Amino acid sequence: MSKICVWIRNEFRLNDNPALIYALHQKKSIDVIYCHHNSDHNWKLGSAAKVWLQQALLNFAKDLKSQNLVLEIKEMNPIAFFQEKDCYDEIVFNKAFEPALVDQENKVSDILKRKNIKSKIFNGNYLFDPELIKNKQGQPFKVFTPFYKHCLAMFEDLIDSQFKLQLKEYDSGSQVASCSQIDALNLQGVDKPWNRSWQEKMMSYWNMDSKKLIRNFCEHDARKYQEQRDFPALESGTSKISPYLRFGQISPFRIYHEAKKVNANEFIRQLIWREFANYTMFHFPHSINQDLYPNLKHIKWDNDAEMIERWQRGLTGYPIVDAGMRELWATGWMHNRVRMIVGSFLIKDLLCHWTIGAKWFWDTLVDADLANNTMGWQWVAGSGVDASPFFRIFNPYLQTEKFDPQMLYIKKWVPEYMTGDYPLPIVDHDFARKRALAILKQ
DNA sequence: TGAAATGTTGGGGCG
DNA sequence: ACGCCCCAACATTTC
Repeated sequence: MSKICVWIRNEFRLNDNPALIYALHQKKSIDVIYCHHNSDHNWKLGSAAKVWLQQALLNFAKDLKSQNLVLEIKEMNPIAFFQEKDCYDEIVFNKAFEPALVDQENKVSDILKRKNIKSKIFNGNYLFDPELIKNKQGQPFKVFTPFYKHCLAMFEDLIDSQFKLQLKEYDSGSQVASCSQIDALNLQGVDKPWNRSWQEKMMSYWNMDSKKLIRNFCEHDARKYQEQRDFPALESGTSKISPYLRFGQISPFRIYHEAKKVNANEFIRQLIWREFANYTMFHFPHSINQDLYPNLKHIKWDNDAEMIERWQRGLTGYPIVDAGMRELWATGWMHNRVRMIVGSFLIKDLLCHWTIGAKWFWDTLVDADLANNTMGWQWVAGSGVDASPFFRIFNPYLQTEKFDPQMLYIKKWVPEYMTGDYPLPIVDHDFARKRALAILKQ
């Protein structure tokens, strides 16, 4: 009897999952496999993302059950799994672009070729395949705007070909799982609820029904996105869709589709930033660990452990910075505007290399995504493609005046700022700014 | 998807 | 009416 294997990596969904949909059309017996394995030593799944992953796995298993399928979770390297396993006549999966996963995918493909097992690879995680986009000189784009325009021009083709095939509707009532349900999942590679109260509290900020979330956002808030997205105090100023996208619980095709219906162009533009981040990671894989460009290599970084800890704990004495860091710790998420502010502060005021911030975000964000995280930090540092120049230094007070004028966001996360029991700034911004510029000049 | 420093302009007060 | 100064408002340059 012929058997097909759907190898799940970062797409925990039934809807718009090309590999899975293809398998469902084959009228074969289907195995759905997820290999839980740290493929990149530098970037092992972070603590908050682990919590999210468990939720995603549970809900996905539930969804699969509705199609009479079982999610098999393997605690092993997929390369070893496919090396051993001999019962499939076809293996299908969706492309991933993290360097370690590209490597993994190549090795698996080699094994399958040697064994003469048919395999099919789909583009399911990104709107555009980064291998297919080049500028007129045949080089990868290094500036966002031309890349963005190029993508917009390609949407027509995309709608014609891929979309019709992909936009399938299944109903799911995904919910936040309790710790005991997570325990029952018994994922060995994942540390057990090391801190249940942190985990429960963090997940209390979230609802796992991503479909409802994106529908609601596109119907009510997406049109106001351009005007509201920079104000962290506004609850529906942004979609908060990032962790669902990271784990593929919602597809970029679905988001594009919903956003297009209401002409939410700025929202689509941000979705293209995600494409650009992935594209950049694919073409410049070293950038996940080092400066993409060497323009800052002579800067002598401070990387002071005590300062870093104050930053991590939200005790810098700068309310907008501390609010962001505390929102991150509590919810596993931080507003984008505030990510830029805390990033600028860590790099330019505290003189810490961006990788220090990237590691902390990696461990604490539920949406921790290697491409987006890398691009964000290199952008703030000024060492990446189309990055903000190093001398562009955010002034935390001016940023507050502009984007949290009533200090509602600060009141929410740093209530003691209002009552006076609040630490003094760990560094004087004016001094720090001049110091950073002097170092750059050197 | 900055901010500060520096330059320019033009109106009003005033001798 | 005129020149001079001040300075706000805006523009440009610089880091």
